[in-house]
Amino acid sequence: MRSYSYRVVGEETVTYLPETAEDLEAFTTWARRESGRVIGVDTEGTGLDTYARGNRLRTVQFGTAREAWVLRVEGRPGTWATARDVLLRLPRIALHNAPHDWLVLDRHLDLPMEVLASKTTDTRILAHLLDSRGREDGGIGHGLKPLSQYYIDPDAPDTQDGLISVFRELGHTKSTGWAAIPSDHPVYVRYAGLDTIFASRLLDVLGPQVHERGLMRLADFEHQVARVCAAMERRGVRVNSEYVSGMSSRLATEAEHHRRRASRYGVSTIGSTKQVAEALVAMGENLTATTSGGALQVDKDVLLPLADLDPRWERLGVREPNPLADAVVRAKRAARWKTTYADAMASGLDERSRLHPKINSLQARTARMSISKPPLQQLPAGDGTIRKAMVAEPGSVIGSVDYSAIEMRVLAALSADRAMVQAIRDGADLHDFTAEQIYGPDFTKRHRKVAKTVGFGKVYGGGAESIALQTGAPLADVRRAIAAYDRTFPGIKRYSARLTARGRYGAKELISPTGRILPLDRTRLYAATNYMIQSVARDVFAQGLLDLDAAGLTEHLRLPVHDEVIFEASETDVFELAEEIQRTLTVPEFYGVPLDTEAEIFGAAWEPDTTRYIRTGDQPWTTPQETAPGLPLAS
DNA sequence: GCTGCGTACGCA
DNA sequence: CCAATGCGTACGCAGC
Repeated sequence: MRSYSYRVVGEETVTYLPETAEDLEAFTTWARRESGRVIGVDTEGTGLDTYARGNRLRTVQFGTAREAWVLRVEGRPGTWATARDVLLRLPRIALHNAPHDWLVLDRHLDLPMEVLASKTTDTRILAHLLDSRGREDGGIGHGLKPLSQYYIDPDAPDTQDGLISVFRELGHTKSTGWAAIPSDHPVYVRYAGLDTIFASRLLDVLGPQVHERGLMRLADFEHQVARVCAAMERRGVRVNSEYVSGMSSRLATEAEHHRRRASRYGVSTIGSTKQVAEALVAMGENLTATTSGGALQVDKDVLLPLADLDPRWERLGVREPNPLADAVVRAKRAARWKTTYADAMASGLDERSRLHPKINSLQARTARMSISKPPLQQLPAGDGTIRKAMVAEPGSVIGSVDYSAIEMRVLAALSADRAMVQAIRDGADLHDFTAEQIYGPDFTKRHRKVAKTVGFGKVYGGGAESIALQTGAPLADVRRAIAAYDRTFPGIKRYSARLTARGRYGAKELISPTGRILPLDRTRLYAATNYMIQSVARDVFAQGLLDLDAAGLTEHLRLPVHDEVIFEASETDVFELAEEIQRTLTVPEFYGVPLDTEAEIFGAAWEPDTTRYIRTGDQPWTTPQETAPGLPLAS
């Protein structure tokens, strides 16, 4: 049997590559002998896109701190069965970024993800609980490589990078190499084994730290949340691919049309901010806003007013539109919608036209979730153009349930501000209430907008200037509004002051009511309130997902979108199901504040514009007047 | 061919 | 005194 050695912190490790039946027997004997330990597990395939047509599993690896085994399962039924058998038998496994491998093994090794999840410790979860910051924010990062270098061996190799240079030597590229490299290539085998050795060692280091810091319960919670999100990822979302391809070509035409318009003013590349800025200046426009890098800013905020358009792209009627600004914003939007959304939706579909986006259940420093490939949490919501590409199965409909103003409510709850808690308990519209407190009973729509933005400013840690910029209100007015807000809700101000004070007195982190560690940045202490609020709101939502799972509703869930869940149900029981999801997510008393939910039922597609039924709290279902009638939906 | 940075833009 | 938060993706451009 071939074996490969590698030194990790000066210690010899060995990776074995079983080839014969006897070798496989030696592997199963080893697995049996070591089954008292948690075994590191990893997989390698032809690419990361598990559900793309043609994706294949190549190897399954097992390892402890000193030994690893690389099983070449592709095209070898005996080895495939052995890997499967051992995974079924092992009582405990450690994976780094478990959901990826759960789904690979679910799809390609006929192992239900749930079976693996019940015995998994995900070292990425442990690492995130100990330091939620990415590398850009001064943290360690959450990849296997940076964690291994930090916690285990500063000289830990970047196995991915190392393999990619081998790909090049073999005449392949980063993307083609994974499928093409011989699975017995010494570098491939060595690195494949090494990943499990590091996962195993990471568990040895992180496990005790998680225990010491009292994070065990939170770790268990996160593993369950990860399982529910992985189940959603496995199910996928159905895409109307004919609609998507039609939309893609329409957007291409539109982008091209406006590109051509822009070129008449000397802008050959609409994405070049320099070209756009220079051309606008040459046309006599006065550009003042600058970017953090010092360049002239030519983003949407700058271009729309020049094109005499408001933020909703409607004519302002205050100036002659600058044709270049108009052409550039339109070309850029069409191009973005095409590439980031339409084309991204079309690629990676499985054989049933389902999209399986990566749902990262524990991502942001506040623990918020993210979705990538494609970014389905960020689909344009304005009109339904993009979102309606996501459709239900025939006979079913799409709906959503979201928490009403959850961040404001969590802020009220944690700060225990009496006025705000009471206003919420009374069922008041918080922004109306605030506007009335600041401006009196005759407040206008503009007043409400300022009040709303001041409220968001509290949640985000923003100041008077940014609120003035957002609302267009004069700075002095905004300052007065903030002062009135602080008089109305003194508890909010006190709460924020208390959190930032901890940082000023040297605290490096906050601990949230769920026990989560929230690292602080010394130079951005104003963000402390936001971290707390955003994180607790996320944990409420995540608990809601677990409650939905416990109620047996996971099969209906499609996507988590921060404070809302997108679901699917048959036309016949969608109302009943929506109400059950609502009941399950609603928290009647959260530190004295009700966390209410709102349900919406769309149609055959995820298309907010055609919302047909809305239910707020436990009120009856209503039909918005702007709803287009006539969709085949029984009530 | 790939990486890193700056910029921009979509959402909650 | 004061500070807008959190993500993922694409493009242009410089540099390897």
